[in-house]
Amino acid sequence: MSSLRNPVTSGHPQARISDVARRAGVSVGTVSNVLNRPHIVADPTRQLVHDAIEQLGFVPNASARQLRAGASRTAGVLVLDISNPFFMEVARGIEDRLIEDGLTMILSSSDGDPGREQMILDTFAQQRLRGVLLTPSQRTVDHLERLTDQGTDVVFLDHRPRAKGFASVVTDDAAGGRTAVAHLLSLGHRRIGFVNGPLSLQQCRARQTGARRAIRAAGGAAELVEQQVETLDAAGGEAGMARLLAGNPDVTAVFCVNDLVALGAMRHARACGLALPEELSVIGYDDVSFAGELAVPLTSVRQPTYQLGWSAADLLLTEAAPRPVVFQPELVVRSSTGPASRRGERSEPRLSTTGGGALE
Amino acid sequence: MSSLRNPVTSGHPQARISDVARRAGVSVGTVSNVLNRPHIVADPTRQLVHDAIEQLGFVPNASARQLRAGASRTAGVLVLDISNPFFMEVARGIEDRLIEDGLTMILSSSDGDPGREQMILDTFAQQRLRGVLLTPSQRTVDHLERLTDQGTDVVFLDHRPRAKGFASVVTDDAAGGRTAVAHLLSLGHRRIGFVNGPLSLQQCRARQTGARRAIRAAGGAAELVEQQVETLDAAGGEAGMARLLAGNPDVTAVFCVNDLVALGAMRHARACGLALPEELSVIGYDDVSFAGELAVPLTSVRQPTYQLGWSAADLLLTEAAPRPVVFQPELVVRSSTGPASRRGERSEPRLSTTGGGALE
DNA sequence: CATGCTGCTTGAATCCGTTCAATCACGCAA
DNA sequence: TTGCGTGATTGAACGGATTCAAGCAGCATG
Repeated sequence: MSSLRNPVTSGHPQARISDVARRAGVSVGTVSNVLNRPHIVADPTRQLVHDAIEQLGFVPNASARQLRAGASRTAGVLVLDISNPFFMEVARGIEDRLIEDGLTMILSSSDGDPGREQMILDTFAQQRLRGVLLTPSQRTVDHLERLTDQGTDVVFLDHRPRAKGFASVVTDDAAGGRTAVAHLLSLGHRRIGFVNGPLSLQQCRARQTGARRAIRAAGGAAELVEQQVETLDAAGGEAGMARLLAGNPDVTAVFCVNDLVALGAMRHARACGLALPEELSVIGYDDVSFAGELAVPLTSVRQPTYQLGWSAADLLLTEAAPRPVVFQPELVVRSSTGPASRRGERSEPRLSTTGGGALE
Repeated sequence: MSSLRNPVTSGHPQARISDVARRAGVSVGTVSNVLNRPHIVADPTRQLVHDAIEQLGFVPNASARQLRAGASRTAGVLVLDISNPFFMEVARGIEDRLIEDGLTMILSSSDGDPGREQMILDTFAQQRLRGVLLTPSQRTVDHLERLTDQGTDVVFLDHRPRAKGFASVVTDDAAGGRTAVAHLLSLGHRRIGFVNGPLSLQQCRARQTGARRAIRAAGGAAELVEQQVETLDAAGGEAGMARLLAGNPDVTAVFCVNDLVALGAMRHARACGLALPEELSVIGYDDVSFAGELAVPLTSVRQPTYQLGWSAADLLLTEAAPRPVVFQPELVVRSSTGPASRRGERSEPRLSTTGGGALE
């Protein structure tokens, strides 16, 4: 509990609103009015107060203000993974919209851990925030009670809650999953791998639904080989791809639940000496900024990422009735996907440098 | 100023600490003690209070708490660019360390705009935060007065302030710049481009210093061609590279001030039909996660990113006396750099698809 | 039996703004 | 002259916790 002491400490303690009032020769009520409803204060008085504020270096205390006023000027944002460019682009959209209304953003990452999520939501609840935007790592909304109880508005990001009446902004992930797999089918692939994340995440579940639907639509000819991973990042993708190929050397294409996973999957494929897309096609999801610049430019399903965040914040700030907003995804074809090849006929997978159990 | 109304609103207004006290049959002081110094409360009493809290769904009001106690449980973080993976990795380190002590993080991005920076720091000041970690977009520390005045501790991220007595965590950028250019020199390059960012950013200035030092150490043989860009992202890198090559078709290697800029630079080089690294070597800085996975795996100067953030937060939480912490960068050689070639002899640059003025 | 000590609990004062009913000043109409 | 309306200003109550001097009970000691 020690404290750095910084050098720029000027002597005076810290002006309160009453100091300003005294200096300006007005009442505290008037100072408060200057701060919050300047239009009802007479011009000369307002000037007086501004001068006093300037001279004393007065900075209003947000806690005191909020305690009385009830309403906070910040919104909380809880994402699954702070180091996923997708979420940061969303966060950027949120912040830009919030700042238009002079709000600030508290950003935290649950890392997909429900315990950590709970803890973060608890501190959010204590802050009596203006609103909370979140991508939950669980399927229930029960643990949001604490928030809604005290009037904090909730907007779901990239998640459509089962319970009616919550605001949410999502991309149609089922459509996205369908599109991705349909693209692979159209290239002639028949045995298709799907490296998916935890099904407790709605995104994963919806993309799975879409993927299966596409397979079903193709009739009995096609097959989806699903492989679960724990973490939605490159390490997860690498491990998932290793397990998938180990058990199913004959898949000719792989749909990865997001681009980071696809990145890891491609890393593994390269380590195995597989040529992309000649021997193996890979498609990702999100179309993160660098997807087009990779060793093998990644085919992906684009979400309107920034727009997603911006709309979520806008929903929070301007809408009276909670409603769901749905965006449509868009296929972006690059070179990581190509026509199905004969590789499926080879007898066994080549040497894998990353062991199949290397999930970390 | 309307408000979403979420459905999960249970009737009761919102329990205060006095409600808990009444329910538990103790005084408010005791409830407060259970919350803040549980060890001084007798076991049975503590249990009583916990039960009451549970039954009433009591959530302490952070504003009221902070108003009286003075100390906040959050730290503010201000970075230059929220969508740069480098800063997000830093933020992850910060948050992990903060959460160990039960603090939360307010994260904002100045986008390198001093005006926006000022505004964000103002709201930070109003919150009476426990501490602020920031990468400033200006060189002065004057505008931090408001913060330090009210006892908010400041730690600089990736920036070593001129003023003595501030805590800071940096990588030795001069050494990094020197290393980068020395690497290019060792490969035989003599005319070396340097796509740098605004010199108001200390990182840019320090890397410049190091780069120049390396050139000077090489004697008169080598030359550094500097090109400034406004924004430290891929778009900036693309534009900067275009301008650099337009004016200096004979450079055989380019040092980019960070990896995003390098990404843009390589994009432009590819658009020009230049082969990397045969015709042009490119080296970046930061070694972001995907640097090794790019079309041409990027040689870069690695910073201990996560560690940088973690240490900064640790400094804030545990150190009494402000001090600077300096990490050493590390060269990571990949395939985007190679021996100098004869390309410099060609008469003029090839067609550029992105115009030289495409800075946006 | 008086005294001191320890450990626990109490309750009023306090933190710093916002809010709103009450007051005031002033000009105009009756 | 009185009365009224309007616009500006005042000041006290209030929000929900923390803090701390004071009180209290119980036990050990002299």
